[in-house]
Amino acid sequence: MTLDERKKRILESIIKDYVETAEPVGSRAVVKKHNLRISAATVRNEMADLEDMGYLEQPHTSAGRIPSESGFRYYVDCMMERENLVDDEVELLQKILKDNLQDWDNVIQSIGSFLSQVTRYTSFIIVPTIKFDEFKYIQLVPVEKGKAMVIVVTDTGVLMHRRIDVPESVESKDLQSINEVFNRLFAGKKLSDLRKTDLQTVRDELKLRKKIIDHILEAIDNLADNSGEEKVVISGILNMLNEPEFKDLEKLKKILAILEADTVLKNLLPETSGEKVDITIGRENRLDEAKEMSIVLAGYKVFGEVGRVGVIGPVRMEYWKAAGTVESVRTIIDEVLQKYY
Amino acid sequence: MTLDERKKRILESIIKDYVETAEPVGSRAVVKKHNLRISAATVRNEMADLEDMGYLEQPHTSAGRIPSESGFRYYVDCMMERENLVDDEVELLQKILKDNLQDWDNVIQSIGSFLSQVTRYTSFIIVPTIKFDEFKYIQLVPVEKGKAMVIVVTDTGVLMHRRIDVPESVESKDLQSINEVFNRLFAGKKLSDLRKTDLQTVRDELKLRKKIIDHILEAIDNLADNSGEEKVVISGILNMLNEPEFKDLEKLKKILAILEADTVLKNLLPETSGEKVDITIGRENRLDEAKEMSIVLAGYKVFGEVGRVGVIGPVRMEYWKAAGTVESVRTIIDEVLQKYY
DNA sequence: GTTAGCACTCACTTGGGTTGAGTGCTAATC
DNA sequence: GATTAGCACTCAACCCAAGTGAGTGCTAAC
Repeated sequence: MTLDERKKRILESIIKDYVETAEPVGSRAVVKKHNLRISAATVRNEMADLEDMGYLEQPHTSAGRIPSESGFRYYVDCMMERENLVDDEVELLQKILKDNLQDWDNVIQSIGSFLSQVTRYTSFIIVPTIKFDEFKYIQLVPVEKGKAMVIVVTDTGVLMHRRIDVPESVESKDLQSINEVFNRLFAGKKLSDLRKTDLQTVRDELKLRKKIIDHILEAIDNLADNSGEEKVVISGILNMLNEPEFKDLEKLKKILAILEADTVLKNLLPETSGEKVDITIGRENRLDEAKEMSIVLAGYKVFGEVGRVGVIGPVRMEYWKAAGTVESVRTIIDEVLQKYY
Repeated sequence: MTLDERKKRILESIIKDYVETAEPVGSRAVVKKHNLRISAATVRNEMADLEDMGYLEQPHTSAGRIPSESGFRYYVDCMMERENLVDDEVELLQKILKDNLQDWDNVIQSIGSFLSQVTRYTSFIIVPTIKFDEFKYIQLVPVEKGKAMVIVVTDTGVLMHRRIDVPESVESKDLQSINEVFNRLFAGKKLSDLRKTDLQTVRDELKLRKKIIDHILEAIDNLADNSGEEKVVISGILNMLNEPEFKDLEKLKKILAILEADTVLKNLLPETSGEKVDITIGRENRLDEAKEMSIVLAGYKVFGEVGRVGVIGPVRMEYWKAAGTVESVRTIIDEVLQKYY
């Protein structure tokens, strides 16, 4: 269904006004504010048409119109132009990233907080599980009497560690020799290979160290299993409170409940192919609790896995700004990760 | 100022009722509910006395009384008995901790979420900066062409790492020899010693590797500087919304603003000696924004540093439950850390 | 096809009247 | 002297009715 230019112009004006004010938009107001060169009565006729088509709706007869979810959908699909980050903002983000590059957690935090500040919505970032598949390097380090640390560097460049108990009699030298054997046997091998390997070999080679070996293998197993849930980082929850649609406490509670439960949020998000910015409006969302929210989402790549980044806000969202910003942020993350990892 | 038994009894009844209902408590209601064997009129007289002493106040003349902040303070200091965790809860927490022990971040998250669930308030945990003072072990690991990882294990048993660039020509063997030199020279040394050391020695020993050495030293410096801000973990924000005193959006905004800004929260918290549970009521708080909140706080020890754990909620708080729970949780954290680290 | 005019709708605001929980005071009682 | 019953008084909260105004739909004129 395509609209003529005038209808589009009117629809857009109403959307912009409504997004700004959160109030139903009347015919007179829209004509004045946007310098449409037609009378309010004409606009009223057009509005009636748009309402028939399902793009507008009326809260009650004597109020103005508000865009329906289909209205927003049409706008987003057929009319919207994304407002990407301006150069200053891009520079700022790049600077933030560089300053925090040393600490992955900080990078994520910073991006999230940047995103929520720029869009004024709540941002979320999902960091994918980095699969632990292949060893690069294994190292045993003594920590204190009776304790040692197993450090594993994976092919994906991730560092993981576990503490293990060792007999008190074990010395740094012993650990060193275990290191050598392990690295000789396993460096570059797949985890699944380790599981298949006849561990007797290792044990034979390092007689008397059976207990330690078992501890190490246990630790590695544990690392592999536990190699991390997807992590969810939320930022700018406060922004929700500024949206008049959420001044109702009950609604707010539902939303915060979603945001507090990582798993719920993850379920809510649509799969993303990674490249495209994906916009989900109101009732398009999977979960009923989120039927008054919209989500703007994009994917980024990290160590071959896909992470997700986006914002969540009211249906009455500045989609143009949100989509542009998420798109820009996504690109910059990809770039920075490419460059430094 | 000490109160006679009857006044104490009345004060306590009013506090319990008010905490439960969030409504001003009338003389008749309190007599009925708590089976006081005196008449409402007598209670009224006593209430007038308590009001004169500053322990009660009246929102307006024709309403019941509510405990003043001094009233809560008196109760907390002179009358309150802490409700510690029951055995089931202790067991549950211990189980949670053991299950997550492998991953420090998870431990913190779990404790926070446990604390907020049990108390029904918002919990916070501050993880102190683990000072990086002395090397235990340094290790260079090749990651991919042109990249290596510097891994440092500190005396406090913390693992830190940084990626560095290395010339592509460098081989695993070269890194190994650097490792040896570094460990020989620095293992067990203080960081400050490293800074004082004439690094020429290192460079001489490893000719041609100057650039790498510089990179490593830079990374170590960076680790030391950056060895981590205190981390703040908040849980159960949602609980705030259930408190009637925060149904006013403006108040809620202020509170969430505090909770969202780590630094503000850290400023707000009083120093804690570590052992005692510290209770701050309403206007006793440093920050004006928190003058309607109370904080129950205790310290725990981790690697010789003091971390802080507690809950934050309305002045109308179940101090007995909150203080008992925080106390129990603090103890369990200490125990578990002692045992496993 | 567009526009001016007009009657109509209906959420929102305002203000007065009522209600009821709770108080303070006084006088009687223990 | 402490306690209690009785009673007049206070005041937030609730309810309701009238008034207000932004906005609409329809019709007739341009």
